[in-house]
Amino acid sequence: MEAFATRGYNNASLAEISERVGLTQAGVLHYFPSKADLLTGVLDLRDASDLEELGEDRPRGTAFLRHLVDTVRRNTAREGIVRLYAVLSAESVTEGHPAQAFFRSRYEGLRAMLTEALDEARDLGEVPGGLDSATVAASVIAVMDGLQVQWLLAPDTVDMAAAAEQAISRLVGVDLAPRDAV
Amino acid sequence: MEAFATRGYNNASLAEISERVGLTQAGVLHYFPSKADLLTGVLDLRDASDLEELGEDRPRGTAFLRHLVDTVRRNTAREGIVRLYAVLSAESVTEGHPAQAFFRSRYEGLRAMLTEALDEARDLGEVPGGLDSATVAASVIAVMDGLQVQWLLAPDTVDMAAAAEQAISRLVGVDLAPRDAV
DNA sequence: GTCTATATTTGGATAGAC
DNA sequence: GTCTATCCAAATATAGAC
Repeated sequence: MEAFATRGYNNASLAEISERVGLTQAGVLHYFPSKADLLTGVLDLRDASDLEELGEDRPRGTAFLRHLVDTVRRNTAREGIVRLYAVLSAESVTEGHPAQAFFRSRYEGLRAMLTEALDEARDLGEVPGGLDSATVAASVIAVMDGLQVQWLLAPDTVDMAAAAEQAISRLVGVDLAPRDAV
Repeated sequence: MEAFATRGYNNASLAEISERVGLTQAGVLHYFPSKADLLTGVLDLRDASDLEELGEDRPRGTAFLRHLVDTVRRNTAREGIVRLYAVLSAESVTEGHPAQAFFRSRYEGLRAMLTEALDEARDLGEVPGGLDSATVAASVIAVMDGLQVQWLLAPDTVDMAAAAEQAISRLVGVDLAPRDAV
């Protein structure tokens, strides 16, 4: 994970990875027949957004959006995993990249989940109606991704968590700021 | 440009590039002493967003935002350049990447330009006040970037232009849809 | 200005011993 | 399950002729 996050897929080497895990190159390739297999193995390991692991009993409606915002805030302290997904998702659009299928279906899944949550929120009357859930879903995911890159390049200038909270709030039309307990 | 866009920096090879331009490898390295120099040369050539080239007589206030939206729409027909910047901007956050300085300053410049335009729009009364221009600026750039990746992976599913127009409109609090001439 | 030739390093992967 | 040894291909870069 660290190697792919720090150097990207192409520039990370089995030599470095092997050394880090205390094996020889052949030792690593005993478990993962190829470098591409190793990458997909790493990607399948877990999901940066903490979303896939929620399963079917995920929060509904705006509660789900709030969970999103919380995840962004938490990610501020997990630069490594942010870097991993930021680098690899973009790298995956290159020709023949081994993570292409992974990210294609990941985005598809994220959009579907978010679209559903937005529909729930509308049905619950939590957010104003009249907007296309699927389009908003894509935009919400997009801001989070885009802010990650800017934050990685300038962590002291870009307040990723604050910007994400504000942006998502405005995109869906509801204030998602965590209310203080009185 | 095409090589870096299609394969990313690390995976693009001087061999392929040389062949494409009809030179030998040594021939290419005669003009650009190293691969890294070639990359920065390509990046300096022009800017995907068409923004830097606007100079000081750029449109003011919401007119500038409209220009942004138009650019996104135009980019729908320029997959190559979209891919170039999407791939390289993310790749640039990896350790020692030769385009890191370029993208750091590019984002800084874009945020500054957009922040200024948002302040103008507020002073002109074109958009509601009370929002932090710098934060909104970062988010606007972020949606555009994020939508590009999703669009590249699923061009038939993601309507980049429509989503960007809607998202930016909501982020700044004004309808940016191009009005039809009557 | 462009080439050939080559140095040098590094990459991923395989065979087979232990 | 892990290693040594090795293969082979490909990479960037340099030297120097033309």
